[in-house]
Amino acid sequence: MRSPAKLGSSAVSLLRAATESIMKTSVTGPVRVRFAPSPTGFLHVGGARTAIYNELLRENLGGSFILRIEDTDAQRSDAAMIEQICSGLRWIGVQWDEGPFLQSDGLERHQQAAQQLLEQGKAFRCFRTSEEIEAARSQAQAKGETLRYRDFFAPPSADEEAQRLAAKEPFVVRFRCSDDSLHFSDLVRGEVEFPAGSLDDFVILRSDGSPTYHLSVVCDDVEMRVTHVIRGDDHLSNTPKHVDLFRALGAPVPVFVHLPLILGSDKKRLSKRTGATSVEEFRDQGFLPQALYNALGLLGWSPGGDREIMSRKEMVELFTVERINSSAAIFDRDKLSWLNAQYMSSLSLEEVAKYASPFLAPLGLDGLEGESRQRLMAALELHRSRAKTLEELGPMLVPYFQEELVYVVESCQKFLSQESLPGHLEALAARFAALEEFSPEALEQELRQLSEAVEVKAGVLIHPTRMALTASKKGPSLFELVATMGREATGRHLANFVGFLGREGSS
RNA sequence: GGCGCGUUCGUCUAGGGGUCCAGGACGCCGGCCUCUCACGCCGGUAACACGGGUUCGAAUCCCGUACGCGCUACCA
Repeated sequence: MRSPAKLGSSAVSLLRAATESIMKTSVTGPVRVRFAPSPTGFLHVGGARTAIYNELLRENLGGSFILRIEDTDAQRSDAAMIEQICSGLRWIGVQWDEGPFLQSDGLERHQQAAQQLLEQGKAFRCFRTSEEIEAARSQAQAKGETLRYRDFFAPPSADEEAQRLAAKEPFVVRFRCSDDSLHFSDLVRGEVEFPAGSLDDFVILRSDGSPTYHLSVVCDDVEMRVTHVIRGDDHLSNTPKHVDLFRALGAPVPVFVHLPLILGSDKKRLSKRTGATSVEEFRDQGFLPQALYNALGLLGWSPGGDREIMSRKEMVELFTVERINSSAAIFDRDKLSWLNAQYMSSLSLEEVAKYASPFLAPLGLDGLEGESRQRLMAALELHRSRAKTLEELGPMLVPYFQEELVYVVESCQKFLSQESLPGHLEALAARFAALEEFSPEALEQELRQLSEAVEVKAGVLIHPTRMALTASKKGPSLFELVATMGREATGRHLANFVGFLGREGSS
C-alpha cells in the first residue's frame, strides 16, 4: 500500500484480500472537492485532468464538486475567460455541482481572516520593503547560507508599529508560521513531512491590502468546507503553509491529493512549444471529447487491469484515488489518436455526425437534407474507420457531393498508359447506368462480367474506377463506394475521368 | 544552495518478497485478410536509473548516488 502510510505487513495483506475482487478505497464520502483553475483564457489539459479526477472522486463517493475560478490576479480575468473554462469542461463532459465562484468575490472575507490572525497575534505587520529583504537574502546566499525572514528580522515592536502606522508607511501582513515540523496525509504520496524550520513567515496580505494566493485558497477551502484538495503536484511544497494556515484559522485540515504533472514529449512541463496544451485545441484538431477524457483519465491512473478503452461511467465505477500514480507522465499524442479512431468507429453514427458537423460545414457539407443527408451518413459510415480524427474525415466525404474532381496526372500514370481503358470505363458506366438496382452486389456482378468479357482482371477496372470517383488510390471497397455515391455522381465522375484520360493521354 | 517529490520497454502502464530471464496498450517492424487504404487478426522489437544493504530469495523493503521536476515571490 502506498498510502495511508506504512502499515504492518499483516495488515497490508488483510487489506489487499479485502480489496482484491472489488476495488475499494479507504476514502469515504460524501466528499466536497473543488477544481480551482486560474482564468488563463483556455482549459489546460493538465487542468482538465485535475477536473476529471475531482469529478471521478465525487461520482464515486458522492458529494459535491465545486468550480472556483482563482482570479486573485485581477488582470488575468474577465468574463470571457471564465466562460472559456466552463465550456471546455462542458465539452469534455465534466460536470460540476456548485459555482463557478470567483475567488475575488471573497476578498473581504480573506481580509477579515488576515485581520483575525493579526488580532490573535498569529500574524504581524511587516514594514520592510522587498528590496531590503532581497538584499539581505542575496548577502546571505553569497555566504552560502539560506536566509529565513524570521531569523533575520524581528517583527516591529508595538511602539514602532504604532509610529509607522501613524506615518502611513506601507506594510504587508505576514503570517507567523509554526516552527514545528508539519505533516499531512496525501492520498498519492502517503504521509508527507516537512522538518521543523522549513517554513518562513510568508506574506498573506500585500501592501495594497489584497490577499495572496495562499491566504485566499485556504480561506475559500475553509468557507466551502472542502474535504479533499485535488490539485497539481506543483503545490506540494506549498502545502505545509496551507496546513499551518488551516490550523491557525481553527479549521479542519483537508486531505490532499497531489497529482503528478503532465509533461510534453521533451519531458518538460507541457507547453505550447511541444504542441497542443488546451482542450480547445484538441477539439479543433478533430478529437472527440470521449477520447480525450479517456486518454486523460488513464494518464496517471489505472484500474489495474488491461483496460485501455474506458468510458466516463466505467471509470467512475472503478476509480480509487489510491491508484493514482505518483510519477509525472508524458502525454502521448499517438495514443490519443488511436483512442480517437476507436471512438470514431464505435460511437453511434449519429453521434459521430454531430461532432463532425463543425468540420463539414466549411466544406459545404452542412445542412444537407433528404437523399443528400442519407448519402452523407452512408459515406460517413464508410469512412469513419479510415480517419483518425474528424478533421481527416471531412475531405474524404467531399467527392460524394462535388460536381467535378481534380485528378493528379502523377497519380494516374498507370491508367494513362492503358489505351483500352477509356473504352472499358465507358462500357462500365453504361452497364452501371442500365442497372435496375444500384446495390453493391449488382454492381460487383456487373463489373466482373465486364472484366471477363474484355478479358482483363477485375482490378484493372476497379482501381481506375476508384480514382475516377474519389481522385484517390485509397478508400473503401469499390462497390460500397459506388452504391453510396449513387447513379448520378458515379456517371458524372466516370465521364469526367474518361475525358481526363483522353486529354492527358493524347498530349 | 536548502527543502520536497519522483525514476519499470521510445511512450502510457501492470506489478506490493518467490508464480517475473517482468504482463498489457500505443508506436515501430513483419505477416494474414484483400480490389487499394483503413479496420481487424497473428507474430516480433524493447524496460526494472546506478551502487550498497536486509533476505534462502528483491522490480518489490532500507540506505546512499545520479538524473529529472517542483517550491524556496508583495505569481497562482
